[in-house]
Amino acid sequence: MDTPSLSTLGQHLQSLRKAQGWSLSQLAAAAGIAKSNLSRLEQGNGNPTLDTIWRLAVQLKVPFGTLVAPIAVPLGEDGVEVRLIDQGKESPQVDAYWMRCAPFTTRVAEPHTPGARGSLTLISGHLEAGPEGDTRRLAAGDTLTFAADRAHCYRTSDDWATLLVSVVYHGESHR
Amino acid sequence: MDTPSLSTLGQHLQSLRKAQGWSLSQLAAAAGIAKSNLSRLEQGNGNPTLDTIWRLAVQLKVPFGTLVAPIAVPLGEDGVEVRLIDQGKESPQVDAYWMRCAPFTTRVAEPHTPGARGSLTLISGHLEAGPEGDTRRLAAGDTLTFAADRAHCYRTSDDWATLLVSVVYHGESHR
DNA sequence: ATAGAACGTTCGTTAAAAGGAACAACGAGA
DNA sequence: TCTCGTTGTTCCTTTTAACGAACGTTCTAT
Repeated sequence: MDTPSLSTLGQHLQSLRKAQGWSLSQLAAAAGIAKSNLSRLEQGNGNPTLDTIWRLAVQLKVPFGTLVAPIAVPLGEDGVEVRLIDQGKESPQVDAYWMRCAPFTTRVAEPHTPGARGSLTLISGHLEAGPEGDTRRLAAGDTLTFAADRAHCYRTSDDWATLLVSVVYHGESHR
Repeated sequence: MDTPSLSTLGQHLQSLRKAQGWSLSQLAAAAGIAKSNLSRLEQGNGNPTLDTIWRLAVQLKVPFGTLVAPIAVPLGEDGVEVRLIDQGKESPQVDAYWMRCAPFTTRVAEPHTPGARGSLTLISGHLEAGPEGDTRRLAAGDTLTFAADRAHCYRTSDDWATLLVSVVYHGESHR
């Protein structure tokens, strides 16, 4: 496994810069780094320092993580990538996930503990989701709540899908 | 302006490592970096390379940005912290936010573009939220959808609140 | 045309990040 | 007690990222 696709960083860096109307020289000056440095980075060579990345992120006004790990992150084997965003500690417990599914993939999730409910918001793309046998087709912006204590699935057809999922575990303690 | 508090990175790095039961030597070996390197980083000195950060993030299983900008990020002046999780690029456009409010704070959000709708899931704590004059009290796990093209607010009383918010901009292009 | 200013690239030098070995400190077992 | 293994730190060395200047280009204005 290698670094987060150095070339990807370069491309992303460049597209962000151009999108904001900066020239390479300008951005380098504003960020306080040598333009030779920035040039090399955009070409996909090089392995920038935290300090360098940070300065660029500030000037480009991106949340930092966005700069280095563009949306196109490594997917899991099954074409689905899941990231835990946050976890509530109180009762009822709530887990929040960010999720991305490649086209033509199906992900079947095991039932959670009894009483658990899921809530889903589609950020982009199209998705068919819900308890098995009772799925719904969703478009960007749609939300869906469903019983998470039964097997449920996420299925894409010819489009990607990015979504937010939160699971609420009713009942005292489920772990 | 200086780098993202190198010392903060160090502390966070160390707490993450210990939380997962790694020893410094183990983690360094697993990540494929010299332990002298990791040691120096945890002490707050040094300015790690993207490659180094990446390898550590992978082993610690954190979304990378989390490593350098820890969860307990500085709250805004108003006691509210907001993080952009993701942005859809298609139509309708959808923005996804993670948000955390300190006790006894009120955040009033400007109306978004006409037709915009908001969707909210409370991850932990208690919160009163919604369009002004039509707010609802929410507990962990509750969800709420509301018209986002009117001024709306988020208010906590004696408890913290962590939530997921997504905004759907209906209409062709709103920017 | 022609001087000027900006663009982005390539080069050699320098500063510093990463590597590697030696180190003292601590705990577990024989 | 004494050894062995592991902890995390501190050196010194090697590698390399960042710098700064020079370069060829392109475009504009005189």
